[in-house]
Amino acid sequence: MSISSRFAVGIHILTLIEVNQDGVTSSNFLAGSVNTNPALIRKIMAMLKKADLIEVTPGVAGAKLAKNLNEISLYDVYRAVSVVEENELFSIHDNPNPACPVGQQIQATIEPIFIHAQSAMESVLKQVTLADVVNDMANNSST
Amino acid sequence: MSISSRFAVGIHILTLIEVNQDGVTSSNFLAGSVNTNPALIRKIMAMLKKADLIEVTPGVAGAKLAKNLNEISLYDVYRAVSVVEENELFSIHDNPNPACPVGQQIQATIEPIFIHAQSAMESVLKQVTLADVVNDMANNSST
DNA sequence: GTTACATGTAATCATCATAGTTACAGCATC
DNA sequence: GATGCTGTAACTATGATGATTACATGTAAC
Repeated sequence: MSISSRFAVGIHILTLIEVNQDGVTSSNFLAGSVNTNPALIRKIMAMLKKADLIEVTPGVAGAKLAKNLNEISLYDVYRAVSVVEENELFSIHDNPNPACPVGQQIQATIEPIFIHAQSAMESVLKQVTLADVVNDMANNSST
Repeated sequence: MSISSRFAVGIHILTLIEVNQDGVTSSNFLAGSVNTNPALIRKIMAMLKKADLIEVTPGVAGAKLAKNLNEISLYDVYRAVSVVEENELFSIHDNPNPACPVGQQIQATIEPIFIHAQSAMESVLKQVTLADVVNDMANNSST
């Protein structure tokens, strides 16, 4: 199992819109950098738009960020592209046997632990903004 | 996306083996509590056995824990049933365009962040043992 | 040793998410 | 109106999951 690359592609898209501020960031251009299909890019951009992370106008080439770089966390992107639903990173088997003490209790016992683990992961994503990503990228390329 | 319920079922199996110490915990019995197929249970048990978490003998009904309850963390179970591979909770798109500065740097920039987030989640699992789960369960059922 | 029953495992199947792709309607700009 | 972009629907291939059947192998009781 792996969390969909939509998330990574979403970050890629937003980062490129920022870096390419002086140019026109069309879905075609983005597809060239991500190395995939423009239609797939537009699908993900639709999600980013719905989450108010970017601004796009039908018929008009190019996308712009809807917020400042440091106001967009990776968690925002993660939520926007809905790679993982709330409290559902881990799945628990349905209908355990209620006649068994373990079967009866297992869901209620495990769920809070799973939610705790998921939250810990998401906290890290909340602490990183696109500004950090762009900075890291600049540092890496300068070395 | 969701992490396979194999993980939750694995915890269920181990917990029931403990709680049912006085009885015989066969794959048939487990299947009844989990509410699924004995063959599926045996597949997961094979993984738990391979990870040295349980002891089972071919032809002999019943499984026993191979370690003490407090020596088995949920992370051990998680690893045993291989629901998520090391450093691969998040997937990153392949072959971004190296001619694009963002395409060239995106993987190296994002990967450490993803690994960090995954580690945070796994740390929580490392901190919880089956002893905790059994205790929680006892507390819940007493209230 | 044969019967009964358990584990181990291969093979098959339905279902679902992902990623890729084509096609086309709707809209803006020239 | 011609061009080119966005927005989507539709379809496909692929792979993981969970369920299930079937059977080989092994143990123990009789």
